[in-house]
Amino acid sequence: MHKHPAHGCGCYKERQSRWVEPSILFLLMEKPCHGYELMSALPELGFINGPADPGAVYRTLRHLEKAGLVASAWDTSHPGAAKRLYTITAAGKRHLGLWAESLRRRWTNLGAFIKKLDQAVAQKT
Amino acid sequence: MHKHPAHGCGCYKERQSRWVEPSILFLLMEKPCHGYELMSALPELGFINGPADPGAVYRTLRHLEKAGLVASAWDTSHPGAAKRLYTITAAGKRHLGLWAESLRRRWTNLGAFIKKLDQAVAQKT
DNA sequence: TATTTTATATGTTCGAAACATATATCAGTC
DNA sequence: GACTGATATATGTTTCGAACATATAAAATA
Repeated sequence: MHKHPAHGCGCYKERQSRWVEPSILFLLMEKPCHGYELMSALPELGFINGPADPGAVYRTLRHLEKAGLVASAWDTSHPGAAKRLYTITAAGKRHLGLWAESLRRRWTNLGAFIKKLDQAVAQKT
Repeated sequence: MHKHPAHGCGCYKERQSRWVEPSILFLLMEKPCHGYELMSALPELGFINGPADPGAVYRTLRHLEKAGLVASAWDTSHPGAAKRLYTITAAGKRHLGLWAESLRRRWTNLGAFIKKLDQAVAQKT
């Protein structure tokens, strides 16, 4: 049993759910990136506190590529370690639209629940 | 590989994250309940579509009880199958307050991300 | 009597984040 | 020239907790 980082209690950590995939698709919608660039941009989206996990990024990229939602090419134009440049595909853009819809539902449901919570907590104080 | 129920695509199902525990604590805040009652009330909170999973409910109740957040007593006053009546404890109420805080952060972050998503999607249409 | 509803409980699988480790190139510095 | 740290990519393993499946039994109802 670990500590819930937000609750500071003995209960489980609060894990996020499906944030890596939509985050990466969003960043690639703005412009093509390589993995390391995505890693440094991810924390600014507000889902994590510390630095992003390379494992999450590169594995998700491979998954997305296998699904045809992003495409990659080795970038050898620059000196230094070889970079793989990822681009979002048309299918990826459509997919991000679906994500936007389902995330919005999630957000609405969560908002309704929080409202109920607030009322309940306020009532019993 | 299964179908994402919302996306209708080949990608993974979108699983929820930590909704059972706060939901149950909330319902017990309103009034003491037994497990079966909670099961039928859960779908109304908007996190699931179909009926609630008994496994999720009873296991969470046991977990919460072990953590001292709820207390239970066998209810033999009524005829019929024996029911275990669950009550939220003072610690449970405090805990629900923490949940409210962290869920609100989640909601705010998600809202900000969705806004960015909308802009990106609108821009590239 | 047979089926459904009420009621509780455990066993197993699975998705995806979290955590850990490995490898190689290049830039700067001591 | 050796050492350190940033850049860059990749895989291995653990963990959490929802999702799915199954088991049991008493009572209500058809």
